[in-house]
Amino acid sequence: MSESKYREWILDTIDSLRSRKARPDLERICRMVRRRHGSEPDRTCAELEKLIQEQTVLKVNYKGSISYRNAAKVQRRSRKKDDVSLATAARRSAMEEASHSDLSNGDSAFGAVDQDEEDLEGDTSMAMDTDSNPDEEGAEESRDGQDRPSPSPHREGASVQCAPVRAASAPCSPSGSRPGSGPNCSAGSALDCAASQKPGERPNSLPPSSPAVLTHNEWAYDSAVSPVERQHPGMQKDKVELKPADHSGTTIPSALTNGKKESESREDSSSLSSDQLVPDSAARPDEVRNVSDGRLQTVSPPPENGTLQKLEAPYTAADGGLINGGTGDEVSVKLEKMNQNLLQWTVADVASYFSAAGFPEQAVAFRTQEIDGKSLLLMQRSDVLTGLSIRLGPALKIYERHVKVLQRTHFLECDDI
DNA sequence: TCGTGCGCACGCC
DNA sequence: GGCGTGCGCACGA
Repeated sequence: MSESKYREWILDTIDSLRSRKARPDLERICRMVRRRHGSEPDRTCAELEKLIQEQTVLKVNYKGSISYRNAAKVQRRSRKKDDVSLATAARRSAMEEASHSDLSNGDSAFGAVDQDEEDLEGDTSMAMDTDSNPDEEGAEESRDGQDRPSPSPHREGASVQCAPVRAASAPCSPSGSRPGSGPNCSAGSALDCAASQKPGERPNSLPPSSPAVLTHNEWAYDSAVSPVERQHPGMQKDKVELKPADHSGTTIPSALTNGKKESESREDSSSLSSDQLVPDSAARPDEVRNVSDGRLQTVSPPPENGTLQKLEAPYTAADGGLINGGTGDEVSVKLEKMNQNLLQWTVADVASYFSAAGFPEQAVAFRTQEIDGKSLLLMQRSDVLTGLSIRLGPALKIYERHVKVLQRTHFLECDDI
């Protein structure tokens, strides 16, 4: 089945659930998709996550439970009328906010924050937290999985997380309400994965101090983060959590946009008072570290090999560090390391890099075109804009902020040598 | 048992 | 007051 098909199915399902006043939660979505199309819940879950990343579907925490929204229809809700598009504003704010708020994670799935600026029209994907009950929900979270005071206890179980799919995953499994009966939550499906995890429970990956510990309802749902994207810490979109300090610690995406978007995001965030995005990828302790100073943000290394592991800086230095004014020796050193390794980057490394940089979708294009470190150095503007078949907005950003920077720094290093 | 429809309450603007 | 959301209940298959 094509992803587009799934997209259609899932969106239809969400719309359908909404039309009948049922909460479009994972369980219902999976069940309905399965019933209508025979798709396995785990697959649906996976596709849903993709859609969330693409911002086609918004994951929101509403009244203590996770709901999914058709991004195209959420826009209407935005409160700012002066903006070009309400939806756009909402999405952007969500993303930006997420990136900012996220303390330690500026993640990337949204990192695409930037990318989203331009892609907003087409996709939206963020998880929003619409709920407004900080105390209740926040408490629940802090309780970590304990029963939440929610009206319907059985519902809690309904939203489960897809543990199997991702460590801190999103509620993938509808099994909660009906153990074992969920849409295929049975045998090791993504759904059942979540079975073990209760809605109230936060992914273990979220450290207490993590922004993920959203104030209210927002939990760090990583569902949106695909395996690949999991590398990036999720973004948290909790206004309450938005603190200057936190911002400085945001990861890549955030870093990239912090400077120029901070004010903007804040503005937007206000517009999303009620709809708050739920960070898709929660900060993962193991992936995001050293974000305290805002310069040493780590782009999670590609699993394929460790080459990029030393490159945490590349990205940061080029985008975050420099942009933010962080021009310390550390940056230089890191850039140096990065450059040294750039030629050794494999296709997977390149893809992982862009994925981590907030361009998961575009990263696929790099992978498809088999762009490795050497190819990356040879890429020209036109290659990025047209050769990868990716959207212009992200392409421009990728080229200007990453490809160009990487090439420049690399060749500068060569010159020095 | 499951899917669906919808009254009603809630929160936000 | 309007609007979006979704709980909880009723109903039909």
